[in-house]
Amino acid sequence: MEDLRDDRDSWTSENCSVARAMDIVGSRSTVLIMREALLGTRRFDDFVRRVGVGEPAMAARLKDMVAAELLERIPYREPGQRTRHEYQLTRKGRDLLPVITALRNWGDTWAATDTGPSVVATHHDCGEPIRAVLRCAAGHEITDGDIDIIAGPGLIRRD
Amino acid sequence: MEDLRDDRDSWTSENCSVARAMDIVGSRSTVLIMREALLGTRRFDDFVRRVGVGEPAMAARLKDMVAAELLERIPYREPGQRTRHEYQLTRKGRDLLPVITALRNWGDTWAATDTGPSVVATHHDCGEPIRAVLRCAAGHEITDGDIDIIAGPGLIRRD
DNA sequence: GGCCTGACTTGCGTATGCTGAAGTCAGCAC
DNA sequence: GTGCTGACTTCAGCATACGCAAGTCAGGCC
Repeated sequence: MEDLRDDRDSWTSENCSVARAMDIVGSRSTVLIMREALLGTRRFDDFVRRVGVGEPAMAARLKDMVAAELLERIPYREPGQRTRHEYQLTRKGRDLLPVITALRNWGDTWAATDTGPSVVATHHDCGEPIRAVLRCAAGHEITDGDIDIIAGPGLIRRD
Repeated sequence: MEDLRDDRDSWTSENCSVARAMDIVGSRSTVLIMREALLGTRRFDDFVRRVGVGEPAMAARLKDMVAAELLERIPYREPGQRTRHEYQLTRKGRDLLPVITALRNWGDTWAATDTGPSVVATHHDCGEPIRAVLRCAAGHEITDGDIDIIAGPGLIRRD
C-alpha cells in the first residue's frame, strides 16, 4: 500500500478524472450556468439574464451542456402559450452540487467582499449552513495530513 | 426565512462567490497545476512534465497563481546546487482540496474510462476512500432536497 | 573559460470564448 | 395577415489560452 506521491515519476497523469471533469465543466460560464440551474432556472432568457452572458455565448454553452448530458432540453407548454423548451438538470448535472458548493465555500472564505456572502445554503431540517467537507467511507472526517494516494485500476505506470 | 429560489428575480448574482472563485481557478491548467501541487510537486520542470502544458503556458499560469496567492515562490538550495525557486502551496491554495476532490469524485463517476480511476485518495487511519460530501454545521449529512437558500449579508436586491 | 542545466522568455500561429448588433423563425393574439 | 415574443442564429471583432521552436540567462562543475 505504497503512497504514489513517494515516486511521482513512476506513473503518469493520463487517465485523470480531474482533467476529464475539467474538459466538461472547465469554463467559467458553464459553472455559472450550473449554479443557476441548481437554483432552479430552466429557461433560455432567464439563464441569459441571471448568468450575465450574451445570447450567442449562452446558446453555444447550453448546446455543449446538453451534448455533455448535464442538461436535458425538454418541450413544455404553459396554458395558452405555444410549445417551448426548457433545460432540466440531469442526474449527472445535479451531481455537480458538491463541486459548486466547494467552490462557493472557497470563494466565501478566500475571495470574499467586505459585505460578506450574498447567499447561504442551509440545512432545511436544522437551519445550519452547509459545507462541502472531506469524509472517508467509514464516516471519519478528514484533516489535512490524513490522506494517502494509492493506485486505482486505471493507473498508467511508466517503464 | 424565505427561500431565495422562490423569487429569483428579486435579487442579482453580482457579488457571487462562485463567480469570484472561477475568476481565480477557472482555467483547466490552473486546476491541473493545483492537482499536482496537492500531490507534492514544487518545481517548474516537474509541473511542465506532469501537467502536460508547454513551458510558456506554465510560466504564465504559475505567475498568475503566485499573484493570486495560491502558491508562494520560495528560494531554496540543495547541497552543491545553486539557489533555485520552488512553488509551495499557501493555505489559500491548500484549501482548494475539497474542490479538487469533488471534481475527481465527479469525474470518476461521470467521465470514467472503462479501466476505472487512476488514483484513489484514502484515509490514512482506516484505508477507506475519501469523498467530498455535503454536511451542515450540526453534522447532518445532506441529501438532495434538504437545502434552503437564504440571504446572506452581501445579497443585492433589486427594486 | 567553457559546458551544462533548470528556469524561464520571445515570437510566432491557432483555437476558443466572449461581446454587441442585427437578423430569423415559429406560432399565439388580435 | 400583422404584430409580438421567446428563442435562438449570423456576423464581425477582440482577448485569452495554448502549442511549438528557439533564444536567454545564471551559476555551479570541470
